[in-house]
Amino acid sequence: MSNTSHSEENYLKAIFHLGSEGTQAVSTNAIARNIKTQPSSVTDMMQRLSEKGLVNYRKYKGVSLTDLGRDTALSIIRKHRLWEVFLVEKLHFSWDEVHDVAEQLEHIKSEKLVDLLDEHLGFPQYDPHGDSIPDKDGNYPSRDKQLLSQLPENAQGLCIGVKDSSASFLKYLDRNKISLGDKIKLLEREDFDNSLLVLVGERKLRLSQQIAANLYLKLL
Amino acid sequence: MSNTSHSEENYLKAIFHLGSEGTQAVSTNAIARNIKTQPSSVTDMMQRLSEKGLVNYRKYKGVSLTDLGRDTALSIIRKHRLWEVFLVEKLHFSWDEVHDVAEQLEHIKSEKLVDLLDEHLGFPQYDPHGDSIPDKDGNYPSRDKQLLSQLPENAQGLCIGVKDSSASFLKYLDRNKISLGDKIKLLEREDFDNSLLVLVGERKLRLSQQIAANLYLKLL
DNA sequence: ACATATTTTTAGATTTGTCTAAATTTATTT
DNA sequence: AAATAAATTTAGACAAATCTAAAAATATGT
Repeated sequence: MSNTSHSEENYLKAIFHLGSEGTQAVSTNAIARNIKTQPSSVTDMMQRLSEKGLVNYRKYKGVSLTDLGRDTALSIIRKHRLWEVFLVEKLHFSWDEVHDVAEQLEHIKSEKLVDLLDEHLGFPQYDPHGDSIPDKDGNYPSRDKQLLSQLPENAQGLCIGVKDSSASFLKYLDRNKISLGDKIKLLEREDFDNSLLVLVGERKLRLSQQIAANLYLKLL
Repeated sequence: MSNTSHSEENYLKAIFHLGSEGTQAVSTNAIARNIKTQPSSVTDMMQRLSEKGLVNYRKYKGVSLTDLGRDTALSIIRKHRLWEVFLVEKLHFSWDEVHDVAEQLEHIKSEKLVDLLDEHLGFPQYDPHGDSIPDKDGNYPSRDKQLLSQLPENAQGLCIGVKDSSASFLKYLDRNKISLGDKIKLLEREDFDNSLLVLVGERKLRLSQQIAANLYLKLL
């Protein structure tokens, strides 16, 4: 197990993220867009990953992960998210700075390292963006969460995650003092632009549709 | 700065280690032996590193590091040793297990990561094998140390480092309960095989020449 | 100092991962 | 259902990093 290259692992991760919505096969172009490469490179790689038994690939029909491919992808994601926790909790990175470094750290190969890191961090369940962390066996809790943009008026919940974890979005949240764990109540929706008037803790704020479509809440 | 590949960094590190004795140029074969590759691969790489201004290379005459190459090598070594401290102090790896993982971690590129890690660890001066850790600017303390094998009879010192940090040697030391910080006194040298009778703390032990030639002491 | 041995370099091939441009397949439109 | 558009694959090239085998340069021994 686990003689996958840096590059192969990135493809597996992309397929996992793109495919986790439906059980549909993932298209070549979607992968190319996701990892910023050319479609022809994706085709090449899919043929190699198929040889290795990591994906199911049918020409022109897209790919899906095999069980082995899924396990491999989950182990990369586990590592990525554990490192993110480490960077924030132990080294005091801010949540918008961790992604690029974690992208490198996730490829370090040492089972012992990952398991001891997990223990060192107290077996965290969620990373700094609210995404759940798979355990050694690839199991991870799925919470029921809803996008703020999809809530009915007067509903309220706790902010438990972000959909977009780009630095620019996270910095916006910092500037507006919105953090994981905050209580958010939807006061009213503006029909014209779908912007929302919300209560974050005690503060009234107006949030655009784009912002609201990237905040996950757990309903109260 | 610092668009060096994983592989280039390994060559720079090897040249640094091989060259730090004298100021002599390092031979192609020595590098090949050190990083377990073919001499022809070394030649190729030397030409590439020379292009990049990282080494001074003259055909058939060996190589030495330029200032830039030296800085780069020192930054890799700094990272390697800081990660080793992290693995031992925070994750409780034993000192014979850290090398392979640190070989991977040393290539992670993030200045912020290294500096925060350094701070998190309390700006350690030495790694778990007693080697000194360069600071941000590449400065590192050089202590005067001597190999146990070179001591005169009845001299004593504190064990402050190992020359060979292979797992097999370190495990031998563990089995014989010899650790950094122990006080060691040389009682007598056996002429026939150069083995030594020593006092480690309160315990009398006989050590072979090979062992004694890999233990560094600070004289008392 | 000449012959031999050793070291180093060159030449040519291979693998991985990428690209561009052209060809092919699938999807969409009218 | 034919024509057009979009997506996908193939073909061929390239760079990095490695290898083997042969050639060239340097070192060594008597």
